[in-house]
Parts: sequence; structure tokens; C-alpha cells
Amino acid sequence: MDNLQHFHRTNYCGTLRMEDVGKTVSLCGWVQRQRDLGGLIFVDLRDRTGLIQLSFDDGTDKAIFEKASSLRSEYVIAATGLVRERESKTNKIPTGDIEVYVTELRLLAKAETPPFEIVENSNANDMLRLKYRYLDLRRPDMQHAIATRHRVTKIARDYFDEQGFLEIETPMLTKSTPEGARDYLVPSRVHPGKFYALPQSPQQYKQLLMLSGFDRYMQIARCFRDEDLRADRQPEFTQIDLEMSFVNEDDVMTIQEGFLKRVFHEVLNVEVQTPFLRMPWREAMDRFGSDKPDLRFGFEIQNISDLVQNSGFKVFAEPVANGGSVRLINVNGHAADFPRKKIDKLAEFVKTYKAKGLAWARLHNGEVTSSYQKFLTDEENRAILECANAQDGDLILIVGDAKDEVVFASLGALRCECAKQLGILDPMDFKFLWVTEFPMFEYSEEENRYVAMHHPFTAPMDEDIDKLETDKKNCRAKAYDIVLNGTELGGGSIRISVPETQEAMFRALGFTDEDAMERFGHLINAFKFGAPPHGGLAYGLDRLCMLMAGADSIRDVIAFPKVQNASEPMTNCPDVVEQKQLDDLSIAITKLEQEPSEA
RNA sequence: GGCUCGGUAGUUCAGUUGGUUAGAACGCCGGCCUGUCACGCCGGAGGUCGAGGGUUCAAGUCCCUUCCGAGUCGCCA
Repeated sequence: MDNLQHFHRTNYCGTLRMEDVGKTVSLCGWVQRQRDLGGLIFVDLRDRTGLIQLSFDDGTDKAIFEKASSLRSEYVIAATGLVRERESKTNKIPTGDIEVYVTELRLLAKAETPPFEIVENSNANDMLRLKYRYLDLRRPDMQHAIATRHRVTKIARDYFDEQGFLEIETPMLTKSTPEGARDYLVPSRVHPGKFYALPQSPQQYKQLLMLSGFDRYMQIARCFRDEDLRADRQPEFTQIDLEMSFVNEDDVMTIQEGFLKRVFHEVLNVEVQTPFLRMPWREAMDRFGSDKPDLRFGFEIQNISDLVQNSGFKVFAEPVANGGSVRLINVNGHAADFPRKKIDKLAEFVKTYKAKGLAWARLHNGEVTSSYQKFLTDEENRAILECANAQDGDLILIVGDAKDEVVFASLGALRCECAKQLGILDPMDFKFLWVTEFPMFEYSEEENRYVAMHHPFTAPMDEDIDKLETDKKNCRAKAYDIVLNGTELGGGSIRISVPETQEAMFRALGFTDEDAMERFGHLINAFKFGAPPHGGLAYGLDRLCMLMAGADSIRDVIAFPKVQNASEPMTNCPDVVEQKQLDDLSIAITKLEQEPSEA
């Protein structure tokens, strides 16, 4: 094995071009592939910038030629040689017109055959990729995704610095919060039986920083939530966290639009139009059945409750009579794409969202077939199609339920599912939207009370302040989410800065004064000492990067992510610890996980 | 916790109504080869069909249990 003594890299592989012909260069990297033609050997050398071809022939020193002959995929080498034009140029990679004719070759490390090929667009399964994540990260698309993430955070720091924000770190060991997600707990050794919590977000600290007068704060903040995973949810994730003093909603949103415009321009060369569309939560629900609507396509929701409430068809009439509604979407122009079998699948799909069924009408070749028309009068049938603005070729999908939430959830998910199945979603078409005027509260069936939809420090809209305790259902918040292509990119609000309002909020949530003091005493006390009006926002950095990288999961933009059961296949954490460690922490294990059999 | 889909050479997959010795491609190993670039040609090795149990003369295939993964509902202030 060779070493690097007196060897100095002069260039990265993927950056060499025709104008470098004639130069002597020294390169380092991994062997992508070796092609031994007998008296002639080619080696594709890879580093983080790309590939370059090395060549060896009968003019090459014999020892070097033999060494080149022994090279295998993923061996680590260093080579010095002359950049020259290739004899035949068939390769379209950026360095495809040149090669390096090697005069010195050092073998720095051998490599076992990797469990999957180190190539772009690997189709190796996720588990295998994660078990050997360090190899997976060698692949060009992962290198690109991680580099993209770096650029996004770099631009965030630059942009917000220019806007007068200070980057300030907040603690990772904090106090457990009563509402919201489950906390990850950290036992205290010096306080037996007591625990820190890892932060779900730096929310309270950043508000206190406003109180301290820092005026504009930002942090690339790691956050932790002990909840089940999703394609866009990891137990630890990263926020671009921001807070500003002496601002209203407009001020916050305008600053953010500037940031997103710049990130998309600099990273993707995509020009984003500002200001973004703004839409009250109520309208988003009514039109799209979602608080994070994807605006890349139509299929908007129409309410047909009035048209069918008196019909003899119980499936339509009863939901309305019981306080719910009947609504439809028109998947216009796509009746032919949804034969009966596919509609049946969609009916199964909406059951996921607790819909009892799916009524439908297809307008195809001048004929109307539907699952419900025989139960309705001609007039009712006509009214429904009219309301849907139905033309020949359209597909109408109808859901009714005594609970509006079920209707919205079903149709909201259905319109996205249809668009997905139709393949009309362009990942490089970026449609931003601010969703505003969120409800302050949502009813928790589990807890039998109203809970804060955002968090308990969110300010109510000025005109709704008196509804805080009298009309929780209709009380709206100064809260806003930034939505991109059906994904919640971030959310924020103007915070409560008036102690009396904060007290009213705690009362509204059912906290006694003692509860509130015990849990948020530091904040309540602080606010007595002169709190500036303030508000902010936090982005899910992982989601932003995922959308920018065109990835399907935030795992693809996180170097070392966790799998669905919150474990990490490479290091095998979480894992048992030694009894001594538990004893130090005064912790006794009461329930042991069953030992899994070998998979 | 629920639902759906999946687990077969190193990898990605195929495997019929249950029926001979479980296949392909790529990768890997050996040999040949002076312009390849998904090099080519010849040869070879490689399998606890996730695990356990059951039905059967016979199970990769059918049944039960279980583990693992993906998606999703619940959950995620």
C-alpha cells in the first residue's frame, strides 16, 4: 500500500476541461470502474465533483501498469499524469473529451466489493442503503442533495444576516412541555428522578430573546419529537428558526418571501414571483379540503349540500340533516383515465379518511353513468352536474358525511391522489402559498377539550380577542403557514405579548393558574418586564431541501436519517446500556423489548 | 395501535393450478483482448426462498404466528 508523502492534489476530477490539456495534474479519489483491454487500461476516477478517465498503455511504466491492472471498484488511489485529448469521444460526461495519461499511481486503500453499486439513481432498497449509509452517500445524487442542503443553510445565514438577524444558540437540554408532541427525555445524574427534555423547537427561548431586545434572531435549530415517522417526518429534524420584534404578520411574511425567492434563485435558478398568494384557512379548507393545498392543479371542491338535502337518497340527505355536508370534486377531462376498477380503488382510498363511500359520475362519449342517478330526480341530477360545471369527459367524485372534517379530509386527499395517478404533478413547478387566519383551537376528542392548534403563545386576531373564552370554535389566530406544492414548509405566528391575553389563553386551554405557573412561569414572569410585540416563523429545513432536490422523502436530504421504527440501521441505536450507567442515573427498566429474531 | 404493500443469489427481480437439480440480469472470481467509456469474448463460483410452526406423498408457492422494511390513518402544541 502506498502513502501520500510528497503528493499534493492539484485538481478535482470533475472540474477538468479541454482547456486543461497539456497540464500535469495530481488527482485523488475512488475507482468508479476499471476497464482492462489487455495492453490498454482505463480507470474512471471519482471524487465529489465527478469522474475523469485515467489511461495506461504500453508507454506506461511496467510497475504502474501492473498496479493499474490490479485496481478494483472503490479502491482509493492518487494519480499524477498529463491531461490530453481523447482519441475517441463518445462519452457525454463533462470531462468526456479528455483523459489523464498516468505517470504516477499510488494505491491508498483497497476496498471490498460494495453491497450495492455506487451509481446515480441506485435502486438498492432503503434499508440496505441506510445500513451502509457511508457508501450510499458516495453516490452522486446523495452528494448533490447534501451539497444542496449546505447551500440552503448558507444562504439562510447570509440572507438573514444581511437583514439584521443574529444567530443565537438555545439549549438542547430543556424543560419538558405539557402540550404538543411527546418529548425525548434525558435523565439527570445529579438530580435523580428528574429529566431534561430535548427541544421540540426553540419556541420559548426565542421569545425570551425578543424580550431581551435582540430584535431579530435566527438559528439553524435541531428539534426532537418522539412521534411516529413519515416520509416527511423524522424524530430529529432541523428548523430554520426565526423571530422578530415590533412586527405584524405582513412584516414576517415579506421577509420570508425575500428569503425563499433568493434560495430558489441561487440554488435552482428558479425565479419565484412575490408576494405569494395568501389564503385564509377557511377558504383553503372549503376549496381544497386541506390546510396545505397543492395549487399545481385544479379539481376544487364544490358544496352540493343545498342541492341534495331534500332528496330521497339517504346517503346524500342524511349527512346534511346531521350537520355535515355533501361535496364533490370534478376531475375534469379525465373520465377516460378512471375506469370502474380504478374508481373502486379510489372508494377504498377515501375510506382511509373515514368516508363511508364514494359516489361518482362519469361523462364519457356523451353518456352519463353514475353510481347515484337512479336515486335522485332528473332535476337533482342536473343540478349536481351543473354545480360541478361538468362537461363531457369529466369525472365527478362525491363524498358526504355528517362530519365536515371527514368530507374535507377525503376530498382533499382524493384530489391529490387523482393528480398523482394522472402524473400531472411537475416537481419543478413551485407554487407557494401563505395560509392565514388559522383557528386558535381545535377540539381534541382524546382529551375532551380545546387545545391550541399552533401553540399556546399564538396571538388571537384582534377582532377575535373576545372569542378567546366565549367562542373558541370561531376564534382565529395571527398564524400563518408557508405551503409549497402541498407540503407545509413552515409555520409561524405573531405571539401574545400582553400578559392579560396570555392569562386568558391559559384559562381557555383549561390550565389553572398553578398549572400555568408551574409550566410556563419563566415566560409569564418575563412578560411582566416589558415584552415587545413579536412574531416569527420556523421552516422545516429538511422538507425545503427535499422539495428543492426533487426527493420523495426527507431521508434523502439527511446524511444519517432514522427508519420507521425510529432506529438507525448503521449504528443500531437505540441500544441497551450497561447496568452501571443506569445505576448512575437511578433508572430501573420495567419493561424489556422482545429480542427480535434475525431478519 | 390500525390498514395496505413488500421480504427469493452480493444487488435488482422472475418463479404458472403446490410437483425433477429454484432461474435471469447486473455484480464478483479466473482467462483472453491496444481506444474502451454500461468495453467485448470464454469459463466459474454464489441460495437457511426473512424466521418459527402447520396442512400435504410433496411448500418459494396454501394456512397460522412472528420479525423487518415502505406508505398511510391515529399521532405530529
